[in-house]
Amino acid sequence: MRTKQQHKSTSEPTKAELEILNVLWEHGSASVRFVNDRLNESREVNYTTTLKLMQIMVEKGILTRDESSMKHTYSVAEAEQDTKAHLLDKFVETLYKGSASKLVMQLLGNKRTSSKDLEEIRKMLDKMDPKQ
Amino acid sequence: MRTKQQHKSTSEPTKAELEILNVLWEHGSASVRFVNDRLNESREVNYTTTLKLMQIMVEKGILTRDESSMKHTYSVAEAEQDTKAHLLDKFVETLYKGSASKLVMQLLGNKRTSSKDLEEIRKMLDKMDPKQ
DNA sequence: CCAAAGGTACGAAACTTTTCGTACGAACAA
DNA sequence: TTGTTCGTACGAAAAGTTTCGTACCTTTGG
Repeated sequence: MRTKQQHKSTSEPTKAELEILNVLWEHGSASVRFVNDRLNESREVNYTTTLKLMQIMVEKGILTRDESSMKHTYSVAEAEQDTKAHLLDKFVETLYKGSASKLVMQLLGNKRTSSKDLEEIRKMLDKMDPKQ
Repeated sequence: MRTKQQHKSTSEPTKAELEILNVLWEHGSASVRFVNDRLNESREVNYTTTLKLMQIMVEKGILTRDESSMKHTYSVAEAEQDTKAHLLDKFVETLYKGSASKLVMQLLGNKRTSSKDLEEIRKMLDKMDPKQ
């Protein structure tokens, strides 16, 4: 018996996979047709390309598939927040040696971070635990 | 005459390129030997692999090279903070639809974010402008 | 029944990124 | 002088990712 590869938790989703995840995170379970249509709103992608990608993602354990009807329905296997937490963690590790405050510092200096965002961040902190 | 490709500002550094950038950011200008030795502290990489990569990075405009002595010296072309700002921006865009506060929210919920980090973040915010 | 529309499966091409072998020149010690 | 060490250059293999063509099945409308 051939030993199945582990894939899953170790490997990051690729760029194209992330695009698909974003559609599924936003919409929940969906067919290939639906995902493909969404992708085509921003760039041209062939239907079979999206299909193949989603099939690969099932193999990797990133997605699950309901095959009960002919039109398969795909869902994300891991909770959105878990995946994002993992990606964020790796990002902080790679770019800021694991220091979250360094990242936030960068964010605050970033011109594209709106003052509305800044205010929200402040509110969140105040809400969390005003003392400590 | 063949038109040269644009590379540079548009494209993100690849994973391997980022590893090299991290060494150069930390140490400043360095030889291939130095960078390769650093990389080999965490994983096995052949010298010529690192050399080739750094040569490609020069072609792309990510690094510059001082060839005055036989042992070439490489430096990062763009300021560290500019590159990181760019990468962060794209990360926020991809994962949080551009909302910096959403990212920070995630960060605060992340178990690996230490309370020391949290405190520093709060201090930074207070320092920035306590009113607004 | 038949054709058109729409679905899955999947191998392989195309592209990108990473790795390495090999060639060859400089420096230097014996 | 000669050979060993350390450097660059670079083509091409290997590995990873993305794209697509083609085959083939099912559903549906005429």
